[in-house]
Amino acid sequence: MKIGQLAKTVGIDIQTLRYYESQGLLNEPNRLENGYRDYPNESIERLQFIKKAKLVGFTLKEIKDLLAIQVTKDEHTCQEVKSFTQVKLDEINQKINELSEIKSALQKIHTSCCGGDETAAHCSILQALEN
Amino acid sequence: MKIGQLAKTVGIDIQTLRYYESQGLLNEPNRLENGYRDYPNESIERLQFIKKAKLVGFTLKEIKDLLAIQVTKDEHTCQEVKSFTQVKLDEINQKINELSEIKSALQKIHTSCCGGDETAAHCSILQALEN
DNA sequence: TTTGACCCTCTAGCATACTTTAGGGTTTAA
DNA sequence: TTAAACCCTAAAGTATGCTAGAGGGTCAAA
Repeated sequence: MKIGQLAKTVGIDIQTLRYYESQGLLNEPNRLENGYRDYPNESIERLQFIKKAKLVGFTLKEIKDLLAIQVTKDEHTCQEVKSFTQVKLDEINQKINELSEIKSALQKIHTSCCGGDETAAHCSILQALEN
Repeated sequence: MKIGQLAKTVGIDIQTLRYYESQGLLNEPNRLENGYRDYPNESIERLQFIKKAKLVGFTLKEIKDLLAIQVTKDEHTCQEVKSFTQVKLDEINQKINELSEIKSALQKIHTSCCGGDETAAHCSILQALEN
């Protein structure tokens, strides 16, 4: 299957497919006589794996590592796979915590301001930032 | 005050100060005869404002806009200032929600896996990504 | 006078995941 | 045959906030 067909099938841009190939997420496909890429059907599944992994927060680099495990499942353990999701969960939790802290600091100065029509000369938000 | 002194005082790298100047967050200071930057004391407060604003999640561009308001407080309203924090709060809440969704999807496939020593041939994490 | 600390500009690099642009060949249907 | 649709590579651009490097001038103390 040519790249345009694959792109349409999996809902990923042609450019992006070539980019994934350059990043090692997609094997280099065979070429037709005219030089066009000729993908096997397995590429569809591989790309669906990539899409799902992206949805749950993995980076392309991580997905590449996950794919390497996936194609040789038998030589890897559940433990190994599960450590990927553990690390990612930790990262996500940390980000959420950071954002929550920022949020409460911001919330605090936000609610302290009247938000009215008067000039900002004594605005408590600005004061909180100056202090 | 020369740039090194200012950098030490506010705890911001020299390079970063020059970068802030290039981005319009810091006015171009006067120069000494030898071409060195000569900062007024007000620069300290301005930089502290920038630091605080960064802490509550504003981008440099937003901080630049906030600073423009701050230096002409009298010509602006609390309403105007408060809309900045509102927009930012909305953004942060949205990010938190997105991360929470990712987290629960990931959590789900994470807990479904035994995480044991056996091969990943039937690993439910990989299956969830393949599906 | 020389050495180390300090200052300058300009340019490039980093990380991430693409997207765009330039320039050009191939295929297919009317 | 010609125009539209499709394919190719390579390089640069996007956003963000710095950070690093090259190459070179200035200042103060010993």
